Amino acid sequence: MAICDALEDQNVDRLERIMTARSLQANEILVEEGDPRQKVFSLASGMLRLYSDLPDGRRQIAGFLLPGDYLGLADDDTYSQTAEAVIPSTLCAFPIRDMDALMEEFPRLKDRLHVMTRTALKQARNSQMVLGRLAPVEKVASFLLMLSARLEEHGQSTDPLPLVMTRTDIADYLGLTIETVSRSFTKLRMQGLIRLPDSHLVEIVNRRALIAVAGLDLPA
Amino acid sequence: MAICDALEDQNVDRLERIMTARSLQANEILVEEGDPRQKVFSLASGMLRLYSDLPDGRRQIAGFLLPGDYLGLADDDTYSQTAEAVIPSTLCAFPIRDMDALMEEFPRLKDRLHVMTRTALKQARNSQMVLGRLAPVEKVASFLLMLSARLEEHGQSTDPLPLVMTRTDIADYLGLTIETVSRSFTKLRMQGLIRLPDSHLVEIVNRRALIAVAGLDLPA
DNA sequence: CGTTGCTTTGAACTAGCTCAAGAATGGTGG
DNA sequence: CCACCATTCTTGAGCTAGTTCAAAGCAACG
Repeated sequence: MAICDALEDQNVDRLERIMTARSLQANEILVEEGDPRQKVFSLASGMLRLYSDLPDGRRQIAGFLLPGDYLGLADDDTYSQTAEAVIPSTLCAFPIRDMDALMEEFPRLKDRLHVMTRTALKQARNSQMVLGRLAPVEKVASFLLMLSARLEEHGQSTDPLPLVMTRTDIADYLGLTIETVSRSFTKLRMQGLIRLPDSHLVEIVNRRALIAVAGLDLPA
Repeated sequence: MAICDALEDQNVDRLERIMTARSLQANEILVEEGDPRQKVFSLASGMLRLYSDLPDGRRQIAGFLLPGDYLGLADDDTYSQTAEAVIPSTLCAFPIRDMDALMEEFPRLKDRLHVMTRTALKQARNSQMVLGRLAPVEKVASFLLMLSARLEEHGQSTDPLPLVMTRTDIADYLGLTIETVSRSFTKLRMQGLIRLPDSHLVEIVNRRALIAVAGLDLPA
């Protein structure tokens, strides 16, 4: 539990005491953009998509939350995006009142939060480059590398890379249509850079070449 | 001076004592992506562009810094983007060693920094939506509204909106080519939403319609 | 089995890009 | 002060990559 690192052992239970559990089915909405922010969440298992909608239905996914990630830390009075479960998920919920109090008491906890906000900012900046300047195949390649790197960080299996989200999610994350995403996968497969045992499992055959296609992004 | 708000009057001079001035010509580079982070900067006057390059020369501008904005706050050991002057600019530079020490001493200063990081994150998230899902005219419309809103916040003139950056900058910010940016301006002008006394001055004639074109973005 | 939902593939279209040429602006030096 | 050059911006014409529209696989589920 990432933020617990900042608390002495005897104080971890302080967190646990104010915490409540929550579980979500696939595609169940946790919070909606504009809802009053009353809780901060930590994802225990599963995956969440974070997105905004335009009035006409266009959708932009800002990112995917993996176990250990937090939600609602950088918002003010209302949530700035909608959070929805990609697959069945479980979370811990902390009332912000108690959370704020705890942060006043333990400055290191606040520091930890700041670090997480900075990480989110770095990811968003990288995403700006991907969305603004990469071609579709490059976007998909960099998406696969990014996901693989993040899953690894979070200690999850990664050899056959599990793509739990749908093509629509990937498209809405990369600013493409599902057809273009699908065709990009096919291109990468044809070039022998990846294999697709099934549409939700990716084997990275030639990582070096995949990095080259992605046009040099963070995942070292 | 935004961050000074967090310091008692008698301590502001502590900041001033560790601060050094710096001035830049147009297009002069302040720091480059990957440089060791030794200083934090505050823009006093002018404008900076913050960007990353791809090996093949493609460029993505993450944002523009206005007077009062800070640079290098959210980075770790190295700067994560290149910062370059759009027009002649002046800055205050604070060595991070001293800055860190000051932050330990004045927690409110740290809070203030966290708020600024969160603001940057919100802007980046909005930018993701713009880059990923808006059509060119929508992008340009939302850019004009965003700039107008920010200049107003910073107390700068905004009636004839000064576009000090080049079309290339706008293109690299919005993920377009300069030609498409130019054509989008022309479209907005033809529809009577804006006037262009000259290419670096925009008069917003019909703000309501411009907001509608932008497809509902933050600028209320 | 027959739905239903997701993915892939095909074919046609079109929005935005590339390439190319003018127009406008600003700075420089004669 | 004006002519000249360099740079930026605009406009045009054609092309191409990615979208749209449509249909066919495929898998899971009842």
